[in-house]
Amino acid sequence: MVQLLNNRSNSGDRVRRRAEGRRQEILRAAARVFRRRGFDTAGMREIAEEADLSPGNLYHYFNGKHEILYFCQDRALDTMLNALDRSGTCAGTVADRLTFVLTAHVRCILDDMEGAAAHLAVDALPGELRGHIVAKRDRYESGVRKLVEEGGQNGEFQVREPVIITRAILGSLNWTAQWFDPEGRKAPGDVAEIIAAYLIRGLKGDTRA
Amino acid sequence: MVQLLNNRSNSGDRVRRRAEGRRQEILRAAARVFRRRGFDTAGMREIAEEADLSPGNLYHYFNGKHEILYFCQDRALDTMLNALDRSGTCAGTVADRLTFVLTAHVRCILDDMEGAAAHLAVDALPGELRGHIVAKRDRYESGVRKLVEEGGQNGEFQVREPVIITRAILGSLNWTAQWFDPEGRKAPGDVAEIIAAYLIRGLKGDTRA
DNA sequence: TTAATAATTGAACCATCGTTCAATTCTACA
DNA sequence: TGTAGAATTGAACGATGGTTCAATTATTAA
Repeated sequence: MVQLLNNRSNSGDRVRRRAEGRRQEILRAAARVFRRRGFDTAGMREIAEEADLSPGNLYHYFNGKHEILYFCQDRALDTMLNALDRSGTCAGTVADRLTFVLTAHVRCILDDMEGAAAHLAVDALPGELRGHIVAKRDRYESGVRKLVEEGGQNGEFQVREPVIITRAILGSLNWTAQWFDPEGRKAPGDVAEIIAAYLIRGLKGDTRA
Repeated sequence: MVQLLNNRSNSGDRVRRRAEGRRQEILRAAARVFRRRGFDTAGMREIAEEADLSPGNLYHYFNGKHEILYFCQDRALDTMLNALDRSGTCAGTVADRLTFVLTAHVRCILDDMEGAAAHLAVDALPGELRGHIVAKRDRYESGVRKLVEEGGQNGEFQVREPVIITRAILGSLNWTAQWFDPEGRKAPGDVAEIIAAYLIRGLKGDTRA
């Protein structure tokens, strides 16, 4: 009896893992479509087709299109917040740590396998879902800004408007989704390094002045 | 008779000027709605309401939503190309000229009265309309890149990847539409100056290296 | 093997949106 | 003043897209 219950619990776990796997598949398919089309013109039928399901099946796993977007952005932000956290354990200068964060940001956005959606506007999300994403995004932005300010405090950077400069930096990174060509000559990692190096040089200032 | 014909010609001019004025009103209203909502979720009813017209009336002046977007972007790009052209007559360094162009770019995007739409993707435009806008956008981007390269050639800048760096710059500028708060403490001109200065510092490099 | 439940399908439903249209009003001209 | 044509209205139309649903299939457990 106990064994049977244990067996049921084990198969329950397997069923749950299969359902969770299906959710992740749908999220990856959705992120690819969101990146290709933008949220507003990405359709549920196209997402379903991309995930090899029927449109109605999406609603077995999610409460609707907004929730799919929510989880896509949540996942992308987790990836970025993770990189931000790991930068704290990096040896090296603040510039090194910021490089780590900025390159991870670009990789996340341009990732063809995962097809991040973090660069998409949160306006499309309703009420409470939006609140969660905005809070996470603000934590990430705040973390990046703190690195910028920390560099200012230890003399590596000269920045008088960290809020605006941090947004200028993030804007540059996010806009890569608009122009990056997966078939192009540069890999995402290369683009990430080039842009990060340039953006950080702008923080270091012109020592000749 | 000749006088009557002349009078008719004069009133014909007035009628045409009034029609053209109406078109400009509609374009400004549309640009505000496009900026607020994005092209895809901006509706013709909302544009009509913003312009104090009925929805059907829009079609008296334009062939459809796509054409309205086309003219909005065309106008914004004309403003930016104009700034680029005028920068050629500027006295001063390449950095001065680039500052002029970048600040004009940001002002254009954040302009509350004109509500530019140049940062919007061109994907929404069909065939030939898109071709025209892409060509103009490419001319503008090419012009900005030539300034970046010119600074590299005369020693003001150190840039090894001008294509990517130019896109990083334009991305930073375009993204300001996402976060700029018209009710905020900074005016568009201030934001433009701060961001342009930072982006150009990144071009100048780290002379300590 | 059977029954219960989950997963899946794909068409239908309803709301929305771009666009058209018949009717009305306005303007310009004779 | 009357007429022709432009401008305008706002509802209707057809297409689209998010979502629901009845029916079917698959899976799991007894």
